[in-house]
Amino acid sequence: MLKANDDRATGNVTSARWTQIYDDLKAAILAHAIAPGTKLPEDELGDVYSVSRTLVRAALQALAHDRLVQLEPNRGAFVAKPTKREAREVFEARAIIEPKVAAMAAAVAKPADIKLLRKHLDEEHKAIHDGRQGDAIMLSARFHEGIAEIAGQSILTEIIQSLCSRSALIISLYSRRSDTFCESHAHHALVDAIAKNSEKDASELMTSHLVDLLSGIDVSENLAPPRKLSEILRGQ
Amino acid sequence: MLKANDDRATGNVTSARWTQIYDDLKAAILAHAIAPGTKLPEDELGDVYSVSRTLVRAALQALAHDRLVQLEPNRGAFVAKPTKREAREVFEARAIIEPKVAAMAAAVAKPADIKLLRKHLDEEHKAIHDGRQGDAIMLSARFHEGIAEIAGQSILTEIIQSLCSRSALIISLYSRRSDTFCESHAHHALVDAIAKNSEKDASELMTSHLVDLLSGIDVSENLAPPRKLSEILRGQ
DNA sequence: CATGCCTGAAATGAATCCAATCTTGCGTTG
DNA sequence: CAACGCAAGATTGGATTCATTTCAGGCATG
Repeated sequence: MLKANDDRATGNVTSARWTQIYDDLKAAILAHAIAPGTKLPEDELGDVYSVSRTLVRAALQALAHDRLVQLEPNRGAFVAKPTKREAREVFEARAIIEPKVAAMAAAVAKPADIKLLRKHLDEEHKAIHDGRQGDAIMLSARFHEGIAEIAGQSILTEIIQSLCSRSALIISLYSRRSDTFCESHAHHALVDAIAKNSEKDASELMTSHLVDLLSGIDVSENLAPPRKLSEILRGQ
Repeated sequence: MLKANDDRATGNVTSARWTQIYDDLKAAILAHAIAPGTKLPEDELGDVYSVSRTLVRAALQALAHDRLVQLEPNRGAFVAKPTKREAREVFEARAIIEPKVAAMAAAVAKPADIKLLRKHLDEEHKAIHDGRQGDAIMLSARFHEGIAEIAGQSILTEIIQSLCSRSALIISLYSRRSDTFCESHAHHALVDAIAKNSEKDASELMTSHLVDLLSGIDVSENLAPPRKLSEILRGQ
């Protein structure tokens, strides 16, 4: 019953040419193909995509708004390096938002929605199995977004999207285990709860899933001297 | 030649020249000085601020990311006109997030925080009393942001900031009463609860406050023929 | 008289150009 | 030999210029 999803049909036709560059860079960052802290020179990117710096700058500005890159005046753009505090806050925010959204999704989920989610899980599983960790991370984020979409909350979907993106960056920086991206079974249990329209289970499973995710990263404040002094003096 | 604006000295790395235009336009939009749907021509704004279209476009792109303006390809930028569905979703999102944040704030609030909040309420009260409705709306938003700041959640603060901005726009479109911006007594009660470190009260007061806000706007879907056909055929 | 096409003006999209700033490396000097 | 200073190169910040699209008005036509 998606009565003329005007949100995307009319409202957001954000088709500019820089979105291509934006999407490309975003995918590369989230898939850990570009390490945090890497400089992103405008000239170089312009060469890669055969466009002028104008479009590159537009894309970089958009990524900066998403906090995936950091713009330093007169110095250029760098892949963002979230601090541990930011890392903690991102997961705290998700812990506040996503369980409720999962409950909302469970309340209204239809068989077609469940089918879509399960199909999604398959792809995710395949990506993990094939060792395509970059794809796995992005598919995991997509899964969380999918739940918000089922809840019919496009604004919360956007917020969760943003938080998941930042989570991917955080994981690439602070992950302690190699399987930090969502384990399949947690996602499976979540889908089952949503399929049974059990709001309570969905909410609790999402909460514990997020706790689990957080436990996989090292968010302890590093009071001891980090590797490089230069990092400290430049404000990390 | 009035440069000498060292951003890194202040630690504010997000400062470029277009932020001036961004802040200005944002304030004007939130204060309802510019009506939703108004076109924002690049040339005109460039003249106003005596800069080239380059900087204007950067500011407009940032505002578009905040969903305060809508960019239409080859047509230009317009002050956003949130749909009723968006309006409802914004307040639903706030209802999910803000009560929890209020509880967190109540848990950690110190006397100094309370003092700041009360000082804030004074300004808000004065603005309402003086009939400066534009200022009142912005101060009301600032109040909600302040609570998130007390909670020590900078990321949630950003999210709430964004939602409050959109709320201001929504109120300017769909407000039914003239006092739709937060009534002072609701805010006062909230501060009292936070001052007493009562998480439960703070959470519940915030919830009812948001319900109250939502009740002040008309979010009923207009299934009946809206005034002008032209509106429908152009999408919304 | 209404409809459709066509042309010119105006605004946006994007590339190029100039200025300002930072970085790097060499040479000078104590 | 180390440290400071300075100049050349590289990179970003912003303005200008060219191309493309849309919009408005007028003219021709059915």
